[in-house]
Amino acid sequence: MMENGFSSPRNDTFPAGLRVLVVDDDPTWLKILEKMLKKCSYEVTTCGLARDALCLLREKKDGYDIVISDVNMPDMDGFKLLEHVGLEMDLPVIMMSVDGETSRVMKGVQHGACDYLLKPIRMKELRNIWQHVFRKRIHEVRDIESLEGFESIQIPRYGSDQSDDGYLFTGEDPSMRKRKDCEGKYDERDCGDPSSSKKARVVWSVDLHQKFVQAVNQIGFDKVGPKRILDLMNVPWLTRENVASHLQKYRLYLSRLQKDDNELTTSAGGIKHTDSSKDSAGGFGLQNSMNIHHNDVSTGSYGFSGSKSFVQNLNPKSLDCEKKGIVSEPITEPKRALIVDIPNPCKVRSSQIGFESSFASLGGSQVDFTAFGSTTIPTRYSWSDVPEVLFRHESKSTELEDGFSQLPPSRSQHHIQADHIKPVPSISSSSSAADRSNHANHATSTESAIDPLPVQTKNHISITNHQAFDPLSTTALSMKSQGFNLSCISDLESTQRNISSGIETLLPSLDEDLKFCWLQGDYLAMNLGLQDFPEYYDPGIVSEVPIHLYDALRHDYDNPCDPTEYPLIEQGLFIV
DNA sequence: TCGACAATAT
DNA sequence: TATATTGTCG
Repeated sequence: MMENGFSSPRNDTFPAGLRVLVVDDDPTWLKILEKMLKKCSYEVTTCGLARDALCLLREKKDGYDIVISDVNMPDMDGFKLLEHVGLEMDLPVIMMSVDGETSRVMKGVQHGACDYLLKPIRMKELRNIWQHVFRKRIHEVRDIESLEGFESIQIPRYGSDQSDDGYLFTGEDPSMRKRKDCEGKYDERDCGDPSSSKKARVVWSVDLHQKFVQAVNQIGFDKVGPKRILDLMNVPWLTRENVASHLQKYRLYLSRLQKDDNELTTSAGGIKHTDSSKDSAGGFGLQNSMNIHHNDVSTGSYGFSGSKSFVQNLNPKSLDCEKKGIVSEPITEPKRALIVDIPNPCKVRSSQIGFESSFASLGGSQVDFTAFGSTTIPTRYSWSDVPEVLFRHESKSTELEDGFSQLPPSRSQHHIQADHIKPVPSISSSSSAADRSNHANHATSTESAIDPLPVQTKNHISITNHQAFDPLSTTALSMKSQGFNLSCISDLESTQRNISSGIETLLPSLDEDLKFCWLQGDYLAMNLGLQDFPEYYDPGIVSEVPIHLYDALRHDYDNPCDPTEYPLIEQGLFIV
């Protein structure tokens, strides 16, 4: 699907022509980097503002192969940008800064950076940045395969993997789901701590959430119900209650998004500021799961499954709408999940966005993602900007299906009433154009979020190169975003698949289409030298942990070792 | 103490 | 099933 010229690393010219977007508020550095990168035969686009960079990326989803961003920028924290990129574009991002403090580097990793370069940056380092793109492709391939494999194979393994997901299907025993019965027993996974009378909390990792979202989209927002979602998710150990709870949170989250949007628009003339501070606001606190692949080519490397795909579906009910008076209309309409790809955010607004289509390809099969035994380490993602993100995804994913796009391009108007605070009535919903118009900026539509950016962007950004945007790619992206994180795949599986061995072979075939996951993080570890913190990253350890149950792990977070709050799983915590 | 989240109750 | 409440946790 990719149209990039670059789509395949295997191109003869491969790294030549690599499309690099450099983001740094320091014009001097921009110049320097541009020159250096050009010397590497890369196509360089420079941007002085993170926001502008986002706009560029959004405008041309497949216009870049990799992003190099400074950490400290006035308009937006580099990490935030990183997060956005990870979520929306699934592009490898290299962070750079003069500060090599471990905690910062870790933060970069946490946020999905594939590498962290210290200034001054040397040619040598830039020359090899293509590797991140290449790796990513490899992973994608792998993921795909695994996916396919799963489907066809139906993964037989579970137990050992402990994986929760490992269960074959949905068919799950009802018993499993019911936690009540299990109080004591929980799943095998829980067993780890039978002692605690408490149930292990389900941690909604990004992966898990993606499944959730996928299910929601498939069902249609209007029709969703915990049970149906549960069935579609096929996560055996998950209970209906878990889903219901998550659904509740999700709805609240969506309503919050609206709010955020409002704020965003307001605050920055449409551009949202993403400050870490805000994160809390609308963030859907998904936990990012870093998956460690034992089999990974790079041993010990972990990937962030950053897929954070959100669906934007809309909001079911605008929870807040009423409250806020801001939005005029409540969303009455049912929301369906549509996948919207909006090339031009500004123009289109779909009321509801869904990933269905993207899923369709995947979803139909209902791959057992669950099977992925790999453990995930939860990281909290701040989604402060989520709305935008969400939108973006949508945009990527599809073309508007829209019947929904009702939104008049008015986004510019947004008026956000001063109430940034107030949530927009319904996120997606959309039913009324009016709302949209109001919210347009916001979350309401994914797109909306996007739109604002473009405008500003232009100001600051100097685009050196533009690549044509490929519509097709979007699809691919959407899929990725969807979150099929194959990354999660357990080692075993991977092993089984022997993907790695076949990777090379596969590469040629890889297309953008294939991209599903975000493994950006995988490489980081290597580069970052996480090995220094073996306890955290030891794949073996991690793998053991049941992916979704982190509660137990939480205690460990405190671990002194990690300054950044890096979530870590300690050995032993989960003994499956 | 507060907010967020998942669990649990209604 | 939806929503409200509760219990944890940071």
